[in-house]
Amino acid sequence: MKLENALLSTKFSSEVQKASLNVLYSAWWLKSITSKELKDFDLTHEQYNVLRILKGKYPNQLCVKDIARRMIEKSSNVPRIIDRLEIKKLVKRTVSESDKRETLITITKSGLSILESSTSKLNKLHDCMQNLTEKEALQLNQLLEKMRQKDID
Amino acid sequence: MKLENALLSTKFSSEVQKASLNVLYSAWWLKSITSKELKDFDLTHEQYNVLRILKGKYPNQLCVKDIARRMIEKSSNVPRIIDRLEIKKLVKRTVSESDKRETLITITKSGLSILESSTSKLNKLHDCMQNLTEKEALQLNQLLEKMRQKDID
DNA sequence: CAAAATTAGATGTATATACATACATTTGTG
DNA sequence: CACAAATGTATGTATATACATCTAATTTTG
Repeated sequence: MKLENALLSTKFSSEVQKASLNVLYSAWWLKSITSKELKDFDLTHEQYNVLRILKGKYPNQLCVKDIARRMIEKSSNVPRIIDRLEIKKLVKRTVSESDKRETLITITKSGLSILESSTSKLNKLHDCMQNLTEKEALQLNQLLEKMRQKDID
Repeated sequence: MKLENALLSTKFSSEVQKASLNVLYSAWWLKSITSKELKDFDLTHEQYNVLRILKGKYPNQLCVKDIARRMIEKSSNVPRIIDRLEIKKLVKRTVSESDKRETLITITKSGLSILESSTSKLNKLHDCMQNLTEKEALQLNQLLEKMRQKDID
């Protein structure tokens, strides 16, 4: 869908300004279609993201700060996302021996299993929505990174 | 900044999958830099968005549903955003005469004035961050819209 | 035209974001 | 080594998101 139709507006001051709105709308669109799938697994987008990060280092553990550094949305409040995952027994907290300030997070068997089935569902969705070729995706990645050029940590 | 550095990860299963994460991260990045500017005006990103929509139709009023249709994030809870704007006297609510279910929203003088100064500040920021040419922005818009091809209302 | 269905908006709840602060532990420095 | 500064995490608050439910008004329909 064209941005004009999505926002019921045709007044964009430039292609550059339109691109900003387009990125914001596209992110909302992506989140909303994936969240719908994740609902079947009683997972939010952010909880899924944390599980995915933990699996990336499995069987190693990660402390809260290292998870936070890998989050897509940097200001996510990781301790509270962990709270909810812990209640559902998808992760476990332990205090680090080497630095008692750190809380180490481990993904459980149950967490790995739910991550696997939800990822497979998301991949299927992804295949359906796969409208970009690898070459176009590469170009999109380059343009987004150019847009964020001044993003110096 | 490259996505690899932003997420501390190099494992992307494809350029297409990376593009999804890149769109999500770019949107977070855009929101966080603009929100920082808007803080000076005691406005959130969403409150700013509602004011911008109202100005687009000014001096005409818009009902809540018509604002919602123009929001970037469609599931925003417009009545409550209006609540906060109303407390700050930046908008006014009136019941529609033609359809008493509808609440008509008017942007106040004060709302227009704060919108003007905040927009000017955002535009200045935008000029600084303007790393894309119009041609590149056009290309980015086309790729995002191709990505959302199956977004049939 | 009266009852049913739909629509508009408000409101309740759980989760998340954004930011501030508190507390414990560790590190750095005199 | 003691004490100040920094770090890692948790927690409090205001706002927003996502979704469900409620009420009032309007539209549909039988």
